[in-house]
Amino acid sequence: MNIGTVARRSGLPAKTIRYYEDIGLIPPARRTESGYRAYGETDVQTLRFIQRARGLGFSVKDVGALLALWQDQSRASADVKALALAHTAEIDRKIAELEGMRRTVLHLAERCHGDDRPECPILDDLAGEGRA
Amino acid sequence: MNIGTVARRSGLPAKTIRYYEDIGLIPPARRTESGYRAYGETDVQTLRFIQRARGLGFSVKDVGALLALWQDQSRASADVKALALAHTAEIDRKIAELEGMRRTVLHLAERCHGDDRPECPILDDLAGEGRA
DNA sequence: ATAGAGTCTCCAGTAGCTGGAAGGTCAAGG
DNA sequence: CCTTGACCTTCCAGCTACTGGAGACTCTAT
Repeated sequence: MNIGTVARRSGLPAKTIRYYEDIGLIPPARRTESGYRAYGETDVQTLRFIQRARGLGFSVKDVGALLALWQDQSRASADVKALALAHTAEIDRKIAELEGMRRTVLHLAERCHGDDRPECPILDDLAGEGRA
Repeated sequence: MNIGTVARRSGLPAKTIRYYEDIGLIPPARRTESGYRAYGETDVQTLRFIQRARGLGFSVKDVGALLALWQDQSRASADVKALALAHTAEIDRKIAELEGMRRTVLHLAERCHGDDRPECPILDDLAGEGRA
């Protein structure tokens, strides 16, 4: 299989697959005589795994760890679970941060007339007058 | 005022202030004879404005727009409000994305024993067996 | 033979900083 | 007067995770 086919079947752009090879997330692909990368079904599985893990927000580094665990028959599921829970903790942190921003921005926007006059509590608050 | 003082008073690292000058978010600072950047109270106000806007998640580009509006006495508050509302929409999108991830990862983690055995629904799902 | 699609490598750019090196400056203490 | 240490300067590199494009080659079909 050429990279384009694998790309379609894994849901990852060909560019991204080359990039993952570059950074060592996946081993270098076998090559045809003319230099094209040649893939098999296993590679498609691996790339799908990566695609799903990335889709769940795991960092590329974490995906590397998950891949290693996946391919390690003697792994302890506790290690996988720990990674997953650490990830949800990180997600929670990000959500909380975004919700804080959302609350504030929305609150400011609600108090802004939004007409052609210059008065604007949003700018006033950013300028610090709101807490002066 | 030297950059360090302004940094302390604005809440932005000196490096970041230089960076903002570099990319044109703020105009180049006046210099002393020896080449040190020299700031006044107005600059502190501006940098605080930037710091707060960044803290609310506005992109540097948006902060540039907000700064321009802030300094434009003939602005229409509608323009500011539009920016703010577009930003909340973007925040909402991100929150929704993170919540989707969170749900899935947490669900997987809950079904994983997390002991020293290798069986792990997290990996199985990432491998696609969960939906085969 | 040739057109068009696919592939190759390499370089550069995105966002928003951050760290570090090599060197100049300034104020205080001895 | 000299030195020490904190501060400032520029420039270059690196971080995350790709993405776009140039220029050149290969493969397939007509």
